[in-house]
Amino acid sequence: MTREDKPTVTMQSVAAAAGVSPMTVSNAFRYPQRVQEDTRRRVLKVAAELGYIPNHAAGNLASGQSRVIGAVIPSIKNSSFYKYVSGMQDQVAEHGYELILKLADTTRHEAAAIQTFLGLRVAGIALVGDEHESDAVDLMRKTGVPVVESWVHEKPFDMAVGYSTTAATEALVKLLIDRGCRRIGFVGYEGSVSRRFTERLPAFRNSLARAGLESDLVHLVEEADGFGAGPKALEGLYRRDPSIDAIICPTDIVAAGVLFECGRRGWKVPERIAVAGWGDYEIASEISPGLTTIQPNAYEMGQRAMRMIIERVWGEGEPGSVVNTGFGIVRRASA
Amino acid sequence: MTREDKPTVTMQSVAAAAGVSPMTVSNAFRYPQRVQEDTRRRVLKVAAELGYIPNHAAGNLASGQSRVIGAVIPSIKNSSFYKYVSGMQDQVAEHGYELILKLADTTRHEAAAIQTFLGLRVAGIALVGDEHESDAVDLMRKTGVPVVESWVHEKPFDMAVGYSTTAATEALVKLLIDRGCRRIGFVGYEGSVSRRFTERLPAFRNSLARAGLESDLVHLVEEADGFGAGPKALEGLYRRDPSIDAIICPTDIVAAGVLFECGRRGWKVPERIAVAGWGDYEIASEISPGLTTIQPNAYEMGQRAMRMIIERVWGEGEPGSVVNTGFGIVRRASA
DNA sequence: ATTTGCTTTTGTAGCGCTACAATCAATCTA
DNA sequence: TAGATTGATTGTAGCGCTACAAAAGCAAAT
Repeated sequence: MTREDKPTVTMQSVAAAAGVSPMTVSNAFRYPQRVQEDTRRRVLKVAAELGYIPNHAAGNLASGQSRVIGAVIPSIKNSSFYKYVSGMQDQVAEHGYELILKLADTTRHEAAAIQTFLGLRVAGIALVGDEHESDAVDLMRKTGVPVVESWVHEKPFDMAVGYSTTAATEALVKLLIDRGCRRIGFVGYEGSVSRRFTERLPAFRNSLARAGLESDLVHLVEEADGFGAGPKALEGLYRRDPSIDAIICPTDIVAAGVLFECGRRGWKVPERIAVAGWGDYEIASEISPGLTTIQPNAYEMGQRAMRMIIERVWGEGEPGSVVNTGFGIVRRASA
Repeated sequence: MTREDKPTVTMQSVAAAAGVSPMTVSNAFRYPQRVQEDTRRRVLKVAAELGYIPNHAAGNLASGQSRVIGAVIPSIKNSSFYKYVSGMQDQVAEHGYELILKLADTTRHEAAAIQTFLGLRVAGIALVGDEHESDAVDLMRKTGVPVVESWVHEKPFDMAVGYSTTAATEALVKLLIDRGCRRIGFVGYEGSVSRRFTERLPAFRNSLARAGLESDLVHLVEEADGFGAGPKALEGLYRRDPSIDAIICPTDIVAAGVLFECGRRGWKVPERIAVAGWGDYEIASEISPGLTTIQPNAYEMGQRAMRMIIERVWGEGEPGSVVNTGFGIVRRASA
């Protein structure tokens, strides 16, 4: 992207200005301990004065290595990925790597994002979930780039970090049963292909079946509906069974929508109905009553994802490795 | 990032396999109309079979051009930047460009992100706000990379796209006065350096002064407090003057926190107090009562930002250009 | 048959950097 | 004092691609 007018400052020009060879400049930046203290300082000073910025593209090409890691995230629409991304950022910074992000809300877009990252020859790729276009997977396999799938904890095609949504769902059901609920409703996402969501419904049914309870109270909502899904879900489930006494929501946003709707209906929570969310978003602690929710250790997940990639680059990590970062249940007033 | 084991598929190997010269492969990808239909199809087919991915780094280096644009955004913690990023994504896709994101919550981090982008030799950079580290600005100036500052609409060091927070604040104050409010409180962010926020307080004071009203009801909160800032702000302002009858919040999140607190206190909104938010987040339409708020046309802002960069690359845009994307007021029940 | 104008294809050189081997200087050992 | 050892520095070649100019094909015009 050389602008026609501006003369580009290259490593050559820095070397000339500092009176050393280009290799010394290169070493001063990449392997500081290889060059003598005073030489290094002089080089860095000259470079700063000239406004020299190492050309990643050239370095990348020459070395076949990159210090940039790419992460694809499905959305920034709600806060669920904030901590995840923070964890990634902090971890890469610690090791002198860079993180770049691409948003992709469908597997098709994800595949395009992967292409971009591959074209950039990133050092590694972090994905969310384990549903991907097969040609994107082929490409990643073929190039051998380290890939970590996050928010899942099983059968990665390379590496994975996450927690068991099944276990979390079971824990939530148990909590509701223990507090006396018998007619528990479940809200899921319509047409979702992401295992982050699809695993929950079977886990819900199994848990109830094991407790000898019915599990017919299931309502699907549009993922895009956000808060608005809450009222719809509550209405749908109430129609099916007015004696419903608990509801498990796919996110805290939906759960907040349910709480809003309970307020409109004058239903007391958790007396009339217990409400459980998922994700431990900020709103969970601020809304009244506070939302009981699953806390997925997203920050740690982001950290581990990056660590796994960096370790692989250093020849330490292993393909096929899976890390379970677990989850917590945050118990508040709503359930 | 060549993995030691995997043989890399280069343009050379694609050319050999397709029985053409490397240049024809290059043209087939970059300037499809330059190569004959059937040749092109054969090349693309062979490339796909081999799993060839053009090496951006090499192309970048050779051409001095890049189709990647970098955007720095301050946070994904709340949804305010979702539409902005969506607008950017859609626009770059339309022109065959790529968007990569970096998160940076301080000007120091922003400067680092800019360095990364510059090192990647991106085609352009989009920033939020107009407060930057001076050395980062120097670097951008020196390299001549097209830069657009967004969410501001004045005095860009290169280009800017945004709306007037002053005008928006004035509109909000007028709305409140028109509905009969006389003791209007203002919530601002403590220590914020970003003009997105700092412009509002003077505008607030001016508007009130012009209407002959007092403007002593100002409370500052921590930006990181989120919903929690609402109760604190309401309490602080109420202490200063129990007759407060309206409150302007820095974001819909804070406003939602205020509404929650009003609920706890049994205050009717807008009868006891009118509440105005900012940003038209999803929660604004879902919470009860619905939140009256400023709608900043973020999607269009993102689109325009990218368009401005791409046009500059094509030699059409001009340094110094500023686009005002305006704002709207969404009137709901809360004010 | 030759020229002209057009489209399609192809060598060549070089973008800015780093791996690697070679060189040089300084210090240490026998 | 020669020889070995260590550390700092430097040439050289080449990473994979594209700009550019040159060449080759091909059809219509002379």
